[in-house]
Amino acid sequence: MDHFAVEAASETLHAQGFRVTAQRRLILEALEEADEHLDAETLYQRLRKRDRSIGLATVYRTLNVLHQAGLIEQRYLDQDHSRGYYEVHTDEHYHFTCRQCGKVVEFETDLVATMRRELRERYGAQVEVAALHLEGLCADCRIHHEQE
Amino acid sequence: MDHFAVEAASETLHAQGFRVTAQRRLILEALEEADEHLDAETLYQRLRKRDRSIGLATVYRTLNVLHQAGLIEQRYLDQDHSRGYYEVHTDEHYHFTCRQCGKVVEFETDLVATMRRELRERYGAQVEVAALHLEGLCADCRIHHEQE
DNA sequence: TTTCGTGCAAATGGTTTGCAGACGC
DNA sequence: GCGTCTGCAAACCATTTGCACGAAA
Repeated sequence: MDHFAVEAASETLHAQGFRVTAQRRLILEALEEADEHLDAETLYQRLRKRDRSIGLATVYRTLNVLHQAGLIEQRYLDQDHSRGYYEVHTDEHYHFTCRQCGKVVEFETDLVATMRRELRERYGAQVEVAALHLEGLCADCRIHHEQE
Repeated sequence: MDHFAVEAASETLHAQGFRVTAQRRLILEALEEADEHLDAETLYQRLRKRDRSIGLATVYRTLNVLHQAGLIEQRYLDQDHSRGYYEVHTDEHYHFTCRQCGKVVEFETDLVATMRRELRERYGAQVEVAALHLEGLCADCRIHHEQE
């Protein structure tokens, strides 16, 4: 829905030497519209409602391109890391998944920034990517769990 | 080599209703001896030197059993999350992988405990598993990188 | 018009599973 | 002896890739 965001992303792609195709626009649109985290298959199913001929391989290839271009992030929200989930790159935030109901809670924290600094000071290491994922029981499920 | 650790682990298995087989002992031994993080295939190759008839499926099944029993942890140390790495469960610690040389640095931090508390206070959520993995340039590779 | 992107189908690769025999308890 | 475990091979499944065609620049 956010036409401006898609346009801006297209320019970023173009500036990096990638071509802007109808499929890539479609995928950007779908990612912008979604407020959840989508895996490739789910995204593919949604795209097919608008363009019956789009291929799953294109979805995967485009997700890789968008990731390379810094436009989206890939996350592993399952406990088993069986599939990747994608979301448009916005503010730095992390995820908590409820193991009971599957709900995903997004949260911000500056503790990762602190950790980045700690690693720099203690080991001289330059942290570029920080993957943090928490899992447990959300407030609702915790209450149900305790009532048993 | 640590016979006591294998014995203790065997008792844990037994107490949880799992059978203690020669293969499971062998796998426990290999995991105790290793000071790196092993993926299933590497572990399998090492095991075959001691027991030529062991099967890869047994390795996977045993890793799952040991994980269920709380004896080992599964980690994803590659940038692409393509395979799992295993290590015996010891003190809480996390990993930094150098994207240049592949070296894995283990580090401790109480920031995750702080985050656990934050999520409890802010969202009422009970964190049970925390996956944290950092990636970037280690001290050596950072210096080489800057000299170019 | 040259090069990159797409659709399709087949390949890949880590992990799981069905089954018949083997073994822990 | 009962029920679980193992080895083998085949199945699974998310993701990638080869190829011939189509479309961006």
